[in-house]
Amino acid sequence: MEILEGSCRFGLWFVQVRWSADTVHRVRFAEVGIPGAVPEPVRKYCAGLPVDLTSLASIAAHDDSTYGRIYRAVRKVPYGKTATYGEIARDAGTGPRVVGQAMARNPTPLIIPCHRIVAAHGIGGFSPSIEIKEALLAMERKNLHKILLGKTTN
DNA sequence: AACGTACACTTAT
DNA sequence: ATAAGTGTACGTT
Repeated sequence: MEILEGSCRFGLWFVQVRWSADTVHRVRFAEVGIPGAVPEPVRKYCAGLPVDLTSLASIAAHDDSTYGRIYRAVRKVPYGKTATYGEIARDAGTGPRVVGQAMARNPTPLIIPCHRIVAAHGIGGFSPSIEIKEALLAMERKNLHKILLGKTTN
């Protein structure tokens, strides 16, 4: 299967994506873009639409390694919600610090929504910049509110 | 193959 | 606020 690549914007950042068909191999936040398109759901998500990215597969979420289990647990956290490192650790049968390491090495952020994993008493980390995590969480939170308001006020 | 160190944490003082 | 506990991974012997 042919490997494709491209980028789109998320705020000040570019989101570079390498993928083939419906499997994403790499996602990274960068200060520069690369030519080419990104998968439709990623484009919409970055544009601020409340898109569920579980329709895309991540290359990293399939094997039955510790990281594989962690990544699958992380993918269960829905749009607009968060879980703690400890919760993910319990789900995956490992320890919280391992979850931190797995998040730091996550090859496909967004597809594996590591930004939704926060510390028990704080936001936790994010590379290359914590601002991205804050922005992603703020965006999802805002969209959830919109959806809820739409349901209850009309 | 063992060892030391580093962690995007957590829980108990 | 601080320290002790924690599980895993990774580089270096």
